[in-house]
Amino acid sequence: MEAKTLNRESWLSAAFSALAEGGVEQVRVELLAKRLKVTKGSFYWHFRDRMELVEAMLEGWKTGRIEAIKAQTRLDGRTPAEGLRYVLSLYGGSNNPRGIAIELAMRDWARRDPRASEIVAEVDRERLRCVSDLFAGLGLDPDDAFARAYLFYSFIFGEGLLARSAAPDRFEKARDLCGKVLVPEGVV
Amino acid sequence: MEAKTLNRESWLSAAFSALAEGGVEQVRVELLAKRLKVTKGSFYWHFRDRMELVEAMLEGWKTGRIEAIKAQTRLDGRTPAEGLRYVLSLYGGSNNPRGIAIELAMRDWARRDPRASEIVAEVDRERLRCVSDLFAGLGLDPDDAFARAYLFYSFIFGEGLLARSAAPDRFEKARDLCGKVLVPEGVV
DNA sequence: GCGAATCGATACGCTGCCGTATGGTCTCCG
DNA sequence: CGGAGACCATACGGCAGCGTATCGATTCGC
Repeated sequence: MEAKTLNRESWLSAAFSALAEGGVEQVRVELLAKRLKVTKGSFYWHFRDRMELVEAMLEGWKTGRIEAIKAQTRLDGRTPAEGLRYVLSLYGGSNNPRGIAIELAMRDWARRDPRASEIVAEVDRERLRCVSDLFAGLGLDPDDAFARAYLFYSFIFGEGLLARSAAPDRFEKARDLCGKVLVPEGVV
Repeated sequence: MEAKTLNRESWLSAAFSALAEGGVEQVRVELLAKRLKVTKGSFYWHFRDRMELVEAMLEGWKTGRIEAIKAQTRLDGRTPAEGLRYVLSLYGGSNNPRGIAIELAMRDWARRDPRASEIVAEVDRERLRCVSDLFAGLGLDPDDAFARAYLFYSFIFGEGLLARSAAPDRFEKARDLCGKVLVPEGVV
């Protein structure tokens, strides 16, 4: 397990951790080096410069997320409604805090970097398409399905932004009720 | 209009602009000084250090936002539903991009700074309370009203995060449909 | 009109980060 | 065994940002 020598993946993994914790600004080669207990001599062996690392992060995130959403919305025996609730459970709640953190950091990054913005747009397009299909499977016409998907994803990301101050049971209950509104039972 | 001498407000205003454009990391005294066409000698006259500026930003934002939400949800003759649609129109859409940008930057900041997190939590608490009241005015019981407010605000902030790639009319239509789902017509 | 307060310029030291250059230490292979 | 290549350490130059110190310049009270 403990490889005695680092590779590109080691640096990428550390970079995503730094991204999750502190945003793009915190993925700095000397900080990553300290975290990996090496010096930056190692980094500049595996990468040409910081730019190359950052670009690799974008590409890796994009392909990973697109694969993920496709797998998550592929209903093998599940009903569309079950599929939607499943996706909601993956992102929502306090499961997968790292995933949420990366997601939010990525979007904050995209707000100022056109390259990141482009990547996020591609991923979002794919996600909206996949989730729209699930809603369409519920019997909604295309426009309604898309609107539902739009609401669905806005809620998921927005939830990560909302400060959850105390009263966790209250938010828990609210989240459940939101789920019922987001993926309607008695369609159409 | 053009004051020949700067004051704390001038620096705060510039700081919020920098925050909106590039996040907290971009509110740096030398950058602000360049923007204000002065040197940082001026800054250190009005503020003890960068920390004091940042603290002033937090306080100013907090009181300003709390006042704003109270005013925006005070229905003078409006029905609760109208009030909700009004609030939605204020944040949603592409009106007020600066406000949205500050909002998102603030939340990204809150993700790593406990002080900012606390401030955002206070503002969110107040907002959820105000909007919950509007939903309650629609005839919903407290739990449902809170859940609706939770959904409402999650959507508003999440919408700002979602990449809007081309096809603006499609998103426009989706947003309208979302509005109908968020603030129900035929209650309860 | 003059001293004092207000406001800002200039110049300095320090730190953290990027990127380069060069050398050292393993390991593998012939 | 010995050379080559993979991997990392060390050391350096450069830049940007923070904060301090000191010195104008303008304005206001008296």
